Amino acid sequence: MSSRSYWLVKSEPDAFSWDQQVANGIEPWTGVRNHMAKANLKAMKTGDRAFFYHSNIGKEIVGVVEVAREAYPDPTVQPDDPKGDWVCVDMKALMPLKTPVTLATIKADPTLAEIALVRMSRLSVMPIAPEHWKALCKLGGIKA
DNA sequence: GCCAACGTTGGC
DNA sequence: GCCAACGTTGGC
Repeated sequence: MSSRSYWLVKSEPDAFSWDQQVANGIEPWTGVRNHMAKANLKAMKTGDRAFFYHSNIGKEIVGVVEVAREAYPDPTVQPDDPKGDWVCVDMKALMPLKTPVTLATIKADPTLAEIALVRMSRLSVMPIAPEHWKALCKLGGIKA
């Protein structure tokens, strides 16, 4: 049995892509400036897994990352950023999806249409229920 | 390029 | 403290 939690994180591939994540191996996940997303980052534990989603370009889940370091102060905070104790985590590239799972595919599946990715389209860090994780892994052609 | 959703800001 | 205006995100 596993007590690990599951997440989904979004990135615009123009800014930071899956290929870069793979090339870098472990990479800080910075730049989150939304309180709900921050709360999700803080809830992550080492060994938790997250889908890596490309927003805007692709609009698909392309890979799986693992939390390599739990929340710590985000070094990229700027003086004009919104006020708050912003944090980041370190993510480690784990594996690509054999078949990327597109937003259209997720929306077309009645059991997946309820996930936060669809319901709260602007949230950049969100939890994924274990059963949804399993279903998405299956769609992606990888083992959960 | 447009629009919807949502967070933030500022006037009152 | 309310609410309209505005900016940003992200899908289409």
